[in-house]
Formats: sequence, C-alpha cells, structure tokens
Amino acid sequence: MDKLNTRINQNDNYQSLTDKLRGVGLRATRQRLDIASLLFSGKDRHVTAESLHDEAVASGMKISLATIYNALNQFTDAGLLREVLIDPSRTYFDTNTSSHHHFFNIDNGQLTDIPNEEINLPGLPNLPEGQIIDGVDILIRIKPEV
Amino acid sequence: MDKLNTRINQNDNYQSLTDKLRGVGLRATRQRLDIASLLFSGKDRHVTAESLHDEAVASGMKISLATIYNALNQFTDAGLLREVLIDPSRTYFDTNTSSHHHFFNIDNGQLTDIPNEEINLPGLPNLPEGQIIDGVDILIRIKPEV
DNA sequence: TTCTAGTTTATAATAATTATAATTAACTGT
DNA sequence: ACAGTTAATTATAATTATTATAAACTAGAA
Repeated sequence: MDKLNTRINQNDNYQSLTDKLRGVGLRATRQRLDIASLLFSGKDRHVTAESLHDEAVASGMKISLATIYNALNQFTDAGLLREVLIDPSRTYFDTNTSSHHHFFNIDNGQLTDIPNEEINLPGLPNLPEGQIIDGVDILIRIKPEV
Repeated sequence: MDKLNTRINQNDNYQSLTDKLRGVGLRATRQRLDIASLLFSGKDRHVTAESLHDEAVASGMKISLATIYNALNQFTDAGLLREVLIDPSRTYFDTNTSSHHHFFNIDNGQLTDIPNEEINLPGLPNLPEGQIIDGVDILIRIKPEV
C-alpha cells in the first residue's frame, strides 16, 4: 500500500479532487492532490508559492518548492486559480476565479475579497479601437484609520 | 565647462527640473536631471527601470542602472511618480500621479491611461471595520478583437 | 575654494521564479 | 497485476529583477 492510498484511507478521500484535476487535463499526482487539498477545501484563499510551500511542509506533506511553482502555474493555466496583482515583488494566487475584486491592507499585507455585488463599474470607458476586454481588476488599498 | 553646463547650454534648460527636484528635497544631480528630462517632458509616461535605462543610454546619457533604480524609487517616494501594478515580474512607474486608471494590452504589453472622467466607481463597498481607503487601482485588461 | 553630506557606480547580494536533466510515478493496454 | 510509455517531481543551476555595499565623486553650503 503506497503513501497515496494510506492518505486516502486515513484522511479525507481525494476522489473529488482527483476528478477536478482530471477534468482540466492534469494527472492526479500525490503532490497535486496535496496542494489541491490545501487550496480547494471550501473557503477562498490567497497564497504565494512560498506561503503555500510553508503550509504544505507544516502539514507534513513532502513536496518541493519547484513543484509548488509548477502546480500553481498549471492550476492557473487550467482556470482553477487566478493571479492577483498586489505586490510587484511576488505573485499571489486566488482560489476564487469568479469575477470579483480585492481589498489590500497596505499595513499588514492582508488581501480580502470584495463580494461582487458590493462593487460595480457602470459605463465602462471607451476602449481603444479594435480591442475588447479581457478582464477588469479593481484593487482598493486600505489602511487603519488614524 | 563641465558636462552639465554643456548640456544646459546646448539643449533645453534644466532650471524647472532643478526646481522640481529641489522642491521635493532632492539634490539636482546631473543624473537625476537627465532622468527627469526623459520623464517629465510633457506627455505622461509609463516606464520600467530597464526601459528607462535603455532610453537614457540611447540618448547618450551616462548613467548606471543602479542610479535609475534609486531615482525611480526616490521620485516615487517624493510623489513625482507612482507605481502601477500590471505585471508581477516587473515594476512599472507612471508619471501621471493624479487619480486615474489603466488599460493594459495583454497582447503587446502596452499600458495606457484611462482619463479619469471616463471611469467612475459609484458606491464604494463597505470597508472592513476601522479601515480607510488609501487608494483605488482599476486595471482593465484588453486584447485585440478576434 | 573648501568641506561635507549626499550621490553615483561597479559589483556583490538577495529574492522570486524558471529551466534542466535525472529519477520517479501515473496511466494505458494487456 | 505488469510492462511500457509518457508525464511529473525534484535537486539544483540559471535567470531576472531589485536592493545593498562601499569606494569614488560631486552638489551645495560656508
């Protein structure tokens, strides 16, 4: 019995995650399942490669940083994650791929979602000739009062 | 007669740029004046450290990349420039420090301003308790039609 | 003109990310 | 279950953007 089976038997069952990965054309490897279990466990999450790696290691998962980078990029290409632009020095990934926006607390670096119904952009500006919208990102930088 | 004087006599006069730098507490060095002359010559600009350095070198200016980085950061701290988030792999600086937003052409990397009157965000979302807005960034990613 | 603090520069250091190439593991067909 | 093929993982090196260092230089004040 290998490690994967052990995990499946002991913990949650990874079947739905396996389906999720296969559904986007990715092999359901132990590492990708481990990463997916951290990312797609219900609540929306914002992670960097480093933060996710730290978390995986802390959870006793055996996985290299290179694999974290690969997986985050593959998941993003597959539409399971999206990148969020907040800090030019590192890349953040968001498990919420639906149309929504963010608060970024410049004081502590915390990123939180803005529910989509709480913000709207009426009347988009005139686009340059021959161009169409690929997406809209709104980032509201916030800081503690006083 | 030194290089600076030569330049001043030959080309434009750097007096207003000198004032601009001194006005924000920066010494008007030849390098900062050269950089400022590229950045603040009327039209709004979006640059990276690399692109500005290339441009400076192409204009025959003698200036190191380290100085470009220093100057861009100092100008930003002084409020003469602002950072724009578009690409996690490098930092863009915008000479337009007033409230405005951007189109980013994902096809060719071109960044253009959205005139402030062409976009507005009515009814900001509820902010987290005790937090106030530091700023709002809207980035509209565009791409060629079909 | 001289002095000194601030600036520039070459270069090294750091940090995030991607590439490489060998090992390992997942899937396919049997 | 098994072997074969292909893809994934990993340690590590390479790359890229940026910041730090410390010696040489210069702007601005006296």
